[in-house]
Amino acid sequence: MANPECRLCGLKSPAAELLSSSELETLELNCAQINFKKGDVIFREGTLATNIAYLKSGLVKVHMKGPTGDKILRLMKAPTYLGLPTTFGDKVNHYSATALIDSHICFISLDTFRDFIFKNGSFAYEIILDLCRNELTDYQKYANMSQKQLPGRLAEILLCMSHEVYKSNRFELPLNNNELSDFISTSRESVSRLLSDFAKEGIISINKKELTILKEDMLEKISLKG
Amino acid sequence: MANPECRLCGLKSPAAELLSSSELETLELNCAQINFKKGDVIFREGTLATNIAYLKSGLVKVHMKGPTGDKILRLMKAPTYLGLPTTFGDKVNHYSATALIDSHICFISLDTFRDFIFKNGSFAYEIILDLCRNELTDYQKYANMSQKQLPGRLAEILLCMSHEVYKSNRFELPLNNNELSDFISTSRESVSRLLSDFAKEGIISINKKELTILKEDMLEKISLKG
DNA sequence: GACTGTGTGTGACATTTATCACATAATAGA
DNA sequence: TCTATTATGTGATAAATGTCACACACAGTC
Repeated sequence: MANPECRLCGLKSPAAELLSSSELETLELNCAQINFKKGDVIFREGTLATNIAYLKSGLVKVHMKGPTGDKILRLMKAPTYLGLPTTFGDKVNHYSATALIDSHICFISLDTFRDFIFKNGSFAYEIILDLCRNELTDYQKYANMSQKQLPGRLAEILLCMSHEVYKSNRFELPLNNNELSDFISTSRESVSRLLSDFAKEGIISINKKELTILKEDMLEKISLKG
Repeated sequence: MANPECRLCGLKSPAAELLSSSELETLELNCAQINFKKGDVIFREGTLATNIAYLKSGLVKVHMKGPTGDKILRLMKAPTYLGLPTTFGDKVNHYSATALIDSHICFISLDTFRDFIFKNGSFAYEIILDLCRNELTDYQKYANMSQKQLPGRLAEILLCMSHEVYKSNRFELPLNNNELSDFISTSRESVSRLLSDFAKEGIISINKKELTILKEDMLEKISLKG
């Protein structure tokens, strides 16, 4: 746990940018930064939701237990709030968050955060915008994922990692085959086969964990046609 | 279009209950009630999002175009806001809303609504709670739907209609087979076969559009095991 | 270096589900 | 009532995917 310096923090959320300096002081007194290592659970489904979690740096998977096993709902890239809905929506967390790489999280007192919403309209509006935008992307992803077949689903998340997360055609895969299968709701074996297929066709290449997208247009096509 | 009487309205949202009487007057001046018949589109994907839509009475499907056809994202039962996220999150609607039965919608000026968020912390907080709770149920449904096979998915939405929407074991099916297939992402034929199967096994009975759940425990079991 | 646990690759087969083709039924207009 | 349109039921088949079985690779530990 570190002593946060919220006022000077260069990684403030868009909402926090709208806080007054006295509000930032309050924040600073009601906030604790904790560092998580790869694989560490940040908050867990079924436990009490006691604090707002702000992902200052790092990469996190949000996941929940489904009927047949774990389901990865989305990846969250810093900077972003993590699971506002599970903190406000119920006393108990409905899903878990786990660090995929070393990550820095600021835990903010729920009361403090709520107070900002009540007293600072701009802050509240920014939080609402954030929740709304998240729902839009979630719905989009949901509609896509539920209608596409496996190759399309896998292609989509590879492109998503490339475009949204790493902004590069070459990146370290943050998920193993098992997690990939939890993400696109299939079996580990199918993921393994599909990645091999993509590699055989020269669409991607994999070296250990490093994945390179060689034919992005092909991947786009696979993703689109389902 | 009718002259709304927001102050006296007995169907105010939890958020609107928190408005002062002068704010309610403002609301009244910036609000119009429009009645939609079954099948009418309330707002359409790809068009400008200009107003907040509040579903005062009725039942609505929220749906968007997916890679292979329409996808029903959720049913919305009055009273509730319809598509706050698509109104705030972007200038353009990312999904559509269509009335499944005759429905009354109040359209509220976006500026007025935004003003309430800025100036009335309780109102803003209530809106945030609503968005958060919606995300929780959406995620739950997403995790379930993506891991279950067809019988489980169909059983789940029948139970959902029975428990959440109609609060009865007997109800008029608001969706035809085609729409059911859009909801659970399958083909119309599979829905038809499955409903026949359920009926043959005495789990449900269907008379025209009226569906009766005869063996709820069986349906629960099918829904759970996937 | 041997040992152990975890992750991965791949074949054979079973199951689930989509697709196509068509018959029949229900409904809304003229 | 007749007709056009839309909705539904059902068989045959093909395609996609899960499951099981097992081999192998790799990393960390002793």
